[in-house]
Amino acid sequence: MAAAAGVSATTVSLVLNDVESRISRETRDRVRSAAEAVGYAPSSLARGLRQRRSQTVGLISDQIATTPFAGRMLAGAQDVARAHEKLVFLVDTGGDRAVEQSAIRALAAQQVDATIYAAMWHQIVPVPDGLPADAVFLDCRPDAGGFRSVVPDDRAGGAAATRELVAAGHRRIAFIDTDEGPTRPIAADLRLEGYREVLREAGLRVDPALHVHGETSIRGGREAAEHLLQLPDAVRPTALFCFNDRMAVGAYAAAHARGLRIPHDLSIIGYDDQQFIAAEQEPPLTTIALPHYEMGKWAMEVALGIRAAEEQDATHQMTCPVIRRDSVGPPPAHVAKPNRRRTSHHTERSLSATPER
Amino acid sequence: MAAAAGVSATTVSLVLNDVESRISRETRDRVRSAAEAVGYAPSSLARGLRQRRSQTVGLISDQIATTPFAGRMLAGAQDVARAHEKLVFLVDTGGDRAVEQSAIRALAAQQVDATIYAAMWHQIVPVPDGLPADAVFLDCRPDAGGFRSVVPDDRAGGAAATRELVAAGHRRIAFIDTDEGPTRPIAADLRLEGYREVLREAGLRVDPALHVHGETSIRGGREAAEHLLQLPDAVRPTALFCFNDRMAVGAYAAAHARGLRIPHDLSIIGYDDQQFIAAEQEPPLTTIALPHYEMGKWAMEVALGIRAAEEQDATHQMTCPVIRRDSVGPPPAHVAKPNRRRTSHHTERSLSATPER
DNA sequence: TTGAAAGCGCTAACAG
DNA sequence: CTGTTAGCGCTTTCAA
Repeated sequence: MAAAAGVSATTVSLVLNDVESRISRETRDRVRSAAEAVGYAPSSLARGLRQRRSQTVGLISDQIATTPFAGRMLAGAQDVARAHEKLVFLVDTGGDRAVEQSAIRALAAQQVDATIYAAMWHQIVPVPDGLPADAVFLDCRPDAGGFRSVVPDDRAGGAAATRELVAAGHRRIAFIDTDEGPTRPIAADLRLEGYREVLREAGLRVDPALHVHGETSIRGGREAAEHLLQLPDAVRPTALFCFNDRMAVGAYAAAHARGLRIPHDLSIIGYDDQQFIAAEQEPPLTTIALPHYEMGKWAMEVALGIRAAEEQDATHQMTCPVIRRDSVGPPPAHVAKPNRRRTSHHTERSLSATPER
Repeated sequence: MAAAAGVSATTVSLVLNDVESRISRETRDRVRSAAEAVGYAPSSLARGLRQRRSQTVGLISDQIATTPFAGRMLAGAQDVARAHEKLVFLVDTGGDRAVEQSAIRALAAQQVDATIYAAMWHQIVPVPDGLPADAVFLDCRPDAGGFRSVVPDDRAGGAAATRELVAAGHRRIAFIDTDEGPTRPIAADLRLEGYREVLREAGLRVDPALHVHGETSIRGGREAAEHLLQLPDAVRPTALFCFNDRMAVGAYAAAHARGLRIPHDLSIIGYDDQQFIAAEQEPPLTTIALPHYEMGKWAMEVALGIRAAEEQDATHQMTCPVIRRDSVGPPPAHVAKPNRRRTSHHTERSLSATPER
């Protein structure tokens, strides 16, 4: 290439990197057009070797690529990487620790300038051996200190969801939680906290009967909701806060099966704002969005040193916005009235069940 | 490092790369343990520079990371890359041609050993300028010849779906297609072809009244299905083949709204086997799976030269397997009977509509 | 069985 | 304003 333009390699380098304008205008043009002609592009490898930084960043994830949920984190990370002319290595470990280890090694050998360690859902993860000290944790928190990390603010999200319902006038608000168990997501506890907090704030009783569990699926949501909807009038909830959108979809089914209209007879709010699901329900589901794109962006910005994390050892909580659609409304008028015994003269539709499934 | 082990760099290289066993056993051990102790890992950059291949592959996609559908293609590609000690650069262009261009350049500068160009859904794409001639197209076909590519065999998939219904005894099988329009996916035409082919094969009439269109969403599927279900008895379909699972979910809603049970009164088959959706319906949806993981695997294998594409210029059609769940059954007994006029004494439930939405 | 020398393609420091 | 020199960390002859 240097030859093609009839100049030294140094000059080519200087021109192509816009190092000051110490090079004469005509030389610059000559180099530029020669490069164009030859289709020359400097080798990032050689440059990386020389400059000791590769302009690449490694992104290790447990399952992002495998699962349809958190892809937008990648998009967020990519977008800022691209804006800064960085290329990203993606390694999906499938949750396998051995794979993770070799990924860390391989990335180090590639001299990546930064490392992001991402999880598919909000969780606490053990810090893998050999992970660079400046790695950023995305959608997870390391079990050891000293790292930057970003996670959704699930407590505030749970609070926001509940507040949405309280603001609409509901006083009997149920929380359809995921199963207990060793795999219980940390997000569930956080959302539950937010839920309770707002209830108390609003002077409402935290009724254990309104906190039910189900498997994290459409069916789980339906079963839990069915249980709640057959409660006696006096305690039956008028609004359901579901752990996620899939469970909310199940709650829709339970409501429909009882002839309950949403939001007229029952309000429902979900969590996740799952693409192609939440917005497509009838009526479209009001829900809390997980800020995946924003978290991905934040992580990459911090990793590249474009944005400083507040503190070295703090986990950044990112707001989960309320997505208002049409599944939340005021409670049915009659429920505001004082207790009525379950004497069987209910609202016109509350028990007109319809066969389903 | 060479120093740490008290040998030359050459020896270190030889040992760590298992080049013959010309090195004495004890020297090897010494080098290995010194490397371990120092935490030494050879620089892939330097090695790449020297060997003129970087052990990396570039994967350019329009939207894989943004959308929840095709992530498993990444997983498939990753898995084979990892098995061959390759790292993959992922660039999600968001469909922006300019970004795509710079990605191609950046990848070339990184000396990637192979390039994969992936789309989020089966389509014909223009070949981007500067794309290496040995690039492999994943889930799309280039509009110019000379490239290897892999796509799902949507025609066969459409045929398989229809055959599933025919085999169950259905004779009036509708196809709920996506909207027409400039964005009409190529897959739609292919699946339609397969549908018609099997109908003819089975000696069934291809009734245009049973080919309806809707927007590609739950709502679109519901509306199209509603239309079909209110057709007069004589022509009303007993089975619905839906363009995708989301539309099938809409069809479920339409069926339930009319009090029809699936598959007892109506059989439904979808397409995509969308994760966390298809299997969670009630009853679980029988559908055709898109072989995303397999296609990703194939593309990477071909790109790395591990597997030879049949012909240089052929597009590989990958089978879409039938996922049998519970939404397909035999048609209701009465429909086999000769024509009955819409004299209004229908089956016990066929018109007992139930309020919905 | 091992080491010395050369060079992959670039850029940083220094001359000119 | 431009070229020379050196060297990033490795692998590959070639020699010892």
